[in-house]
Amino acid sequence: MGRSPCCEKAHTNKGAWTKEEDDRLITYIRAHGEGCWRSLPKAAGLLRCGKSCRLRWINYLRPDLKRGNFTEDEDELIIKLHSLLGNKWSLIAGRLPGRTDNEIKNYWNTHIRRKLLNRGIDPATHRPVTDNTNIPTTTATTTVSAANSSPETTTISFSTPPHNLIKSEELIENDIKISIHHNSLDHRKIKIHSPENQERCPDLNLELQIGPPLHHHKNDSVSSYMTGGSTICFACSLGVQNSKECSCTSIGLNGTSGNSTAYDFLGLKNGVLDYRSLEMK
DNA sequence: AAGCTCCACAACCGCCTGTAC
DNA sequence: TGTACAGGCGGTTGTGGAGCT
Repeated sequence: MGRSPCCEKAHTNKGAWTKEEDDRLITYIRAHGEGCWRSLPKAAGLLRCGKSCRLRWINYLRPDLKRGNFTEDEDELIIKLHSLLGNKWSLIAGRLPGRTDNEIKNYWNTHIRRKLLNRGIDPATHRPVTDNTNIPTTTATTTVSAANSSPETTTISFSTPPHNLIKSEELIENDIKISIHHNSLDHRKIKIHSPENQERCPDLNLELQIGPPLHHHKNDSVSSYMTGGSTICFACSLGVQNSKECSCTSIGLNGTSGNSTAYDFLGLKNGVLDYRSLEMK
């Protein structure tokens, strides 16, 4: 189809912004607010592309931006979010007030990648660089109700080759279908479907990469799934129930446990991943 | 001091999506 | 229903500064 350029490139400045351009942009947005970036440059007296103005404002001039170095907590949060979301920088930025997607993306590429490599962790997969066998690939597709924040459609997949599939179970309760496919003791796939929710929020389907933590504490209950009053801890979801990692018995119906902090930054402690808050910016 | 390399980050580019008409 | 446009996103590039030889 082809698209017309967003502006007359021949008559626009490129490259670094000058102080005067910054001042003009700030003054205009303070007076008129954000929006209509295409017409903004002309109205503000700037020889810039509208997209360039938007980026300059969002990434550098916005008053609520937190300048300065990333803290250690922010580092760890970015790593955890990236392990879940991948290169969804805007979503990651949504969880870090005052930080922009561009800033986090740059920081990831320049600092955190190296940091993870130094730890022996592949920044792309969040798994040990040297150990690429015997670790189940974990993917999760989760749809969460926008009405009450309860997980009504959740798919957690711990993948193995299809030929290893040896057993399947299916439970239907209150129109919620729960499919459990056992590949082996170490691999299982759990699907929780809710047709009602599919209709309500068909677009809330984020493909997430959830990797098992390298070191989980004894009482960590990551992603406890409410299935008719019972919960499945992260260890059990990996097929290592009855192990010392299992926390099923130590958590209550609300998925809480005495020392359950892993993944709490996403609300996963309660088995609820609130994507609405991830989307908010 | 000059030249070179590496690094950090701002900015750009192309593509995708949502929406108005 | 198709088209054009605006906004947004992620990947990539350009550039200035720091460090090293």
